[in-house]
Amino acid sequence: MERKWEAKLKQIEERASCYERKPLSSVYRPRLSKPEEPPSIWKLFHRQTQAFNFVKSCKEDVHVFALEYKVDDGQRIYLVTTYAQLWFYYKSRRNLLHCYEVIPENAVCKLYFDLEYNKLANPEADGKKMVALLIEHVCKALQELYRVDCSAEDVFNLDSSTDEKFSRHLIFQLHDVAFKDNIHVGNFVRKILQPAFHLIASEDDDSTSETPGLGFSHFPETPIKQGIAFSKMSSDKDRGENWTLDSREWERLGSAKQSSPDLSFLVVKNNTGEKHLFVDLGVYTRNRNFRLYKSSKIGKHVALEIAEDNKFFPKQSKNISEENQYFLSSLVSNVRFSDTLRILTCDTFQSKQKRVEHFSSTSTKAENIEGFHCSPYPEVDRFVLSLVNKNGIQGGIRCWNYFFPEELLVYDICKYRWCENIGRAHKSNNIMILVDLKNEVWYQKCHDPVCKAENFKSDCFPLPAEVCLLFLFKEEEEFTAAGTMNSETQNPKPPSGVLSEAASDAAWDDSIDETDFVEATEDAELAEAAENVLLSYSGGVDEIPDELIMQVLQE
DNA sequence: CAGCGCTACCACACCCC
DNA sequence: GGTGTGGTAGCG
Repeated sequence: MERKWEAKLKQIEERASCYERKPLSSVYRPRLSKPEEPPSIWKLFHRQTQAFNFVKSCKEDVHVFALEYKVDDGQRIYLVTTYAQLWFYYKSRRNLLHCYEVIPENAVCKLYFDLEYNKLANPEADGKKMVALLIEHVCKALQELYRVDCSAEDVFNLDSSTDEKFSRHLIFQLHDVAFKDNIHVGNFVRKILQPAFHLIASEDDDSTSETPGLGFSHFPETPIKQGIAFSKMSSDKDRGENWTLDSREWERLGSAKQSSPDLSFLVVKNNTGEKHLFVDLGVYTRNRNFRLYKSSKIGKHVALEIAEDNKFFPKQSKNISEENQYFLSSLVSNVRFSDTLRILTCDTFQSKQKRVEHFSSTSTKAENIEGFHCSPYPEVDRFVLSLVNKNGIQGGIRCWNYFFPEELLVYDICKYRWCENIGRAHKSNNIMILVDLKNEVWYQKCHDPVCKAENFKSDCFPLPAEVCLLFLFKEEEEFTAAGTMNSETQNPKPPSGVLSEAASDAAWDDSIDETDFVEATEDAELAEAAENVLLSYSGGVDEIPDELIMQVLQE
């Protein structure tokens, strides 16, 4: 819920800034389509959300990539294009040197791993052996939990090691099987590595002592409380079956006698000697950037290349080069669709709970609404801010609450603590400003326990005319709509008459996701960034043509 | 003018004894 | 003093 709210705020912010930059398109630029040429889609954005908005508006199968362009602070710009077009300009490796796939949240994806350890801190470690053992363990887990058959030959093994660091990416090429999204992949990975967490937590330094006979299975329940079962669900939209791990079957499997696997090979030491896992668990977050095959980190010169011990070989194809096949295989969110595709899920206890809460959410909060920084009443906000901006102290609105029955706006104030009760500012407690729209007055209360105990409330002061006037508008509208509108308690939307700004309007518009707001920014700096990224070298057969950069400039 | 998502950590408010 | 919460540095 909070997440949705944040995303919306962000979208609004984006939209506002773009409207400011380009109020209206003043020039009509007709364009002839050339049917004989494949559609060229190549757009750069400063913001990830804008890139994804553009993807949504696109008919074609386009994807978001992140391009690093500043050495120091890892700043990125976002490219939207097709896999084919990216490969066309990418393959020469003369440009687009530091490219990342953005694994979209909520997108079906492959099972993948980021593996690493410091060679100096682990002189005895045998990386290849560790990779082989991990793959073995994962395949066993896929078989036991989902009845998925696979082997090392289905694992694309990419190497990015240096003298100091052993570094690999593994991308599983399962047949007609994918995960619901990368959050589920993370849940699965944490689950199957559970026995290894015990090894890290244990203080005794003997890394091979796995306590046998404790009776826990390969993939224990805690702390990721989650069951496993193969309840075959009805087909998930248009893409085949949905296989879900569920609790009863987990118990069944758990009760089957299984010896605890020895995962001590996964334990490595970091620079400071602390125990860590060989598997990086930080790569299963929303919209994770995952470095592309043959790309290097900016400032480094080591690209991801096929590992010596890779055993995955893509099928030969007449139309697609072998390198292109490898490239396509390396893309985590490039899942081949088929009508027999199975979508694997792996829930955590928490995410399940949340879903239950969401579906069974009662309407206890339906009467009141709340938010941060600015309420749907910008005029009132401005007035409140003027009240808490005195004697050189600039207060702010920390959050607000609106109570429908009383038509009362309660503002929690920050940075300004003047309390009428004690005649000075509180030292550690904040104050509130309450705006009573019904009686057109405002007063002050505070969070201080002493003031609260005596139920302190300052004198009431009349609201200024501009706030009241707006309130009158609201009344008028309510009056005219009185016959049909009686849904205030069901729909906690403030009267629209006072929502004078477009931003406020949008804040209540649930359909904002559907609007196509897809302008690439018109910005010299972006173009410069693009040139830096794209034209790292000059000359060459597959150099990015000028038109592609111009496209960024014009649109 | 311009990255994103997340975790660990800290400071502070609040609550209770 | 324990617990919850908001802000943030820093990591991947």
